[in-house]
Amino acid sequence: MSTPYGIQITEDCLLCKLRQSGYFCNLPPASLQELDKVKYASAYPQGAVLFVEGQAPRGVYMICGGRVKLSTTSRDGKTLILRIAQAGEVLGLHATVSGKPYELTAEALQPCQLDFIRRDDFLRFLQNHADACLNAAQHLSKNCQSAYEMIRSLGLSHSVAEKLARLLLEWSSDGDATKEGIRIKVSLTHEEIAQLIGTSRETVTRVLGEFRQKKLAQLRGSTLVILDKPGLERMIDT
Amino acid sequence: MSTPYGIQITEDCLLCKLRQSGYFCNLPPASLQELDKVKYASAYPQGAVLFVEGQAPRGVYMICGGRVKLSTTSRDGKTLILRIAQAGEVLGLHATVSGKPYELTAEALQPCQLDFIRRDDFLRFLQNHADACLNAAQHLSKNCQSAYEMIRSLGLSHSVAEKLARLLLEWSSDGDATKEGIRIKVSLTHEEIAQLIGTSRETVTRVLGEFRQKKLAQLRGSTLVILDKPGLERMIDT
DNA sequence: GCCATCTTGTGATCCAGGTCACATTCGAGG
DNA sequence: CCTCGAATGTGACCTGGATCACAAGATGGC
Repeated sequence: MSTPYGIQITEDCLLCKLRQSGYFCNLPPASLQELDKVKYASAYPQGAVLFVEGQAPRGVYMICGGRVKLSTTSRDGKTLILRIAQAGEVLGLHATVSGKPYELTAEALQPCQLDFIRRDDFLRFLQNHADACLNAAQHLSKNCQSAYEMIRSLGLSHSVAEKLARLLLEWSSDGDATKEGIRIKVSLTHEEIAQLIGTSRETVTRVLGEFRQKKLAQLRGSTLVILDKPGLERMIDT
Repeated sequence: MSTPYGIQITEDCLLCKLRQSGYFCNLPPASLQELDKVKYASAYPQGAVLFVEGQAPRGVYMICGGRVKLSTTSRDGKTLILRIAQAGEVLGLHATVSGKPYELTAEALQPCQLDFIRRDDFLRFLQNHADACLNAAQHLSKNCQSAYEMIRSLGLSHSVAEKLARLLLEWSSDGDATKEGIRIKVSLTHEEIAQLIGTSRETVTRVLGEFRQKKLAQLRGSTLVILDKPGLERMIDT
């Protein structure tokens, strides 16, 4: 079997092992079978742009594997990253449901497998499968939540250090605890981190240096180690 | 009939005249009748707090009349207003759907009529009424959209003037065009406007003064007049 | 009509962090 | 192993807007 971009494509959702709670595709077999009929599975290379903000919604993309960057850009080129979406998430959901243009730009951070579902197929699917519709509502609600989280970070923080601390703590939940601290794989540049918290690259570099000095956290290559979680937490409840 | 807080309560959704497209309660009669069975209509005075961020979700509130302020507060007391919700909107939707605590605090800006629906009743209702579920998804998607709008304002603006211009332009869509400009009723203090764009009250006062000077917009009492919409638009595409 | 309270207006001060300008280091490809 | 572009580290400078501190209106409760 050919494996474009070095990833395996799983064609049949029913046989797919990835499915787990919280995944959109975690549906009863009957609904899943329906979904299988209307989806198009394919692989995308790193850097692939799935949709661009302002485009009319063509449909949704379910992430089967890989990570996708969701961002928005101002006319003068400043970019803000809203979220890094992972397997199990559905992209373009709000645009597809509301019929309004995509609000964000989606770009693959690494080779990805994505299942595409055309808008009319997807809406029909939701209408006929209350369970899937509720799943969709849950995913939308998760998106809201993460957006609110970001608003809190952008609007209520007193300093960049605080915003960065919030971000690291958010990440810390999906890291592995080791003897020296919580170890997390982040494949993001300082530039991208800056875009996640709405600041400049230089400031991220400086604040990360500060955190290293204070033995709060350490970013080496693409591994982040949280050395002093309570210390970071203390930065956000000033 | 008693009219607490000076507003009429409409008890029967089927007879209610308010219903219009975009309202959650704009449902086929069969579903509406079901909804009617599980809702509790009541009136709230100005300042009433419907729920507080962090509380476990009791259920949703449909706004039949009046306006409700949705906000979040940091530990040190700084408040950010996320949205002013109007008739037809559903409050507490994401918390109720996801089962997570309310993310925001909801407070009546004026006497309101609200219909409350208990969480389990509401979820059952969504499960059995695909049309309502799709409506719910649409409302969640609208919430997302307005959250993304706010993120863009907070994260991509270069100045408070730009943020304020964005806000005024957002408002301008539901104002009346007059010969002198677009007239909008905003019953918000400078303080509240500041909380909507994440800045300080003094700065709002100053920037509004600046806008008045430049004949861009004018806030007198609770009426805002947009004098030069293109001028405001020019502020945000620098 | 009058006070108490909430809002708005304005000046003065100060500093976090944006921006520019480089130096340095890293890492992938030949 | 070398080279080149991308990523990181760091200094210097400057400014928007937060903050404090009042003055002056506006409002409404009695």
